[in-house]
Amino acid sequence: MTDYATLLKESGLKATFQRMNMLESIENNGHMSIDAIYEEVVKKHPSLSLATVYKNIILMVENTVLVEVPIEGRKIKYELAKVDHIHLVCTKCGEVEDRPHNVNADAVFSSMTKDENFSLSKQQINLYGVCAHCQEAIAS
Amino acid sequence: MTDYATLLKESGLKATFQRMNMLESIENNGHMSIDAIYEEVVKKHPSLSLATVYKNIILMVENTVLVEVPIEGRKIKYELAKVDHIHLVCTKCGEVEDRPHNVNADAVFSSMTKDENFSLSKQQINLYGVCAHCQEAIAS
DNA sequence: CTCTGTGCAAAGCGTTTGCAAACGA
DNA sequence: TCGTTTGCAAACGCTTTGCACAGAG
Repeated sequence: MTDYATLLKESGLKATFQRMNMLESIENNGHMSIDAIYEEVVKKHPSLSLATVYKNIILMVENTVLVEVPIEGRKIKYELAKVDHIHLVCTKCGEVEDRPHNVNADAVFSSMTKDENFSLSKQQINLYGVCAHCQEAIAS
Repeated sequence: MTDYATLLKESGLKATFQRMNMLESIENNGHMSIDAIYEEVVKKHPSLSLATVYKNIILMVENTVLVEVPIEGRKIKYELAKVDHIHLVCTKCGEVEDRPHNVNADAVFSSMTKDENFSLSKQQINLYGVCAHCQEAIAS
C-alpha cells in the first residue's frame, strides 16, 4: 500500500481523485494497458474521460511515477516505477509477473556495456513463455 | 548477404520484389520502423503502397521471418529473425545495436524459470543508455 | 492458368488537442 | 483566488480492409 497523494506531490503533480485511482489500479494489478486502467477507474468515477487517462499516463511517465512496459505483440502496459526487475510474460494469456533482478546477470551487463563506452541507465529483461497456469489449461 | 527469395519460399511466402527489398533494407539497417522501411523501399519501387508494407510485415512476423522489437518510448521496430541476442538501445538517438547473448546470463534465466514451471521460449534483453557516439556529441 | 500479392481509396480506431468548466492547494 | 486538471467533442494519424488488377509459380 502506497501513499499515492504524497507520491504525486513529490513528483510535482496534484493529487487528484483520478490520478490516485489510476495508481491504485495499476499497483493492484501489477501491469495494465491504457484501456484496462480506464475500465477499472471508470467504475469508481463514472464521468471519467479516456482523454484524462491518456493525459495522466503521459504526465506520470514524464515524471517517472509510471514506467512503460513494451511487450511483443501486445498493447503497451504500465507499472509503478521501481527498481529494475525481470518480467515473465505469458505468451498465452498475456499476463506479466515480476521477478527480482538477478545480481549475477546485472554484473554481466554492467561490465559488458562499460567495456564499450555505453553509459547504461536501465536494464529491461522480458522472458517470454507459457505460465504454469496456462500450461495446466492446455494439458486438461 | 542472405538469399531472401529462398528464405521467403521456405516460409511459404512468394518471393515478390517488395518483400525482398523490405528484407534487404531491414538487414542492412539492423532494426527499422514501418515507415522507415516504406521510405527506403519506395525509392526503388515508387508505386509501393504503405498498405503492402503493413500486410507484409504482419505476414512475415506470423511466419517468423521477422521479429518485432518493442522499445520504450519509440515506435516498434522490426529485425530479421535470428538467435537470441541483446539490444543496446540509445535513449538519445534511438539506434539499436545487437550484441551476443551472454551464455552465463542465459543459464541464469533458464534455471530461474525452470524452478517455477514457466516454459521459457524467448529471452528479450534491452539495455538502455547513451551510445558512445551520442556521448561525444553531448561533450562537444 | 491459378492463386497469391499489390495498390488504391475508404473505413476504422486509438490517441491527441482545444477549450470552457471544475477542482486542488 | 490562481494555476492546474478534467471532460467533451472534434481532429489527427496510423493501421486495416475490400476490391479489381497484376504478378509469381
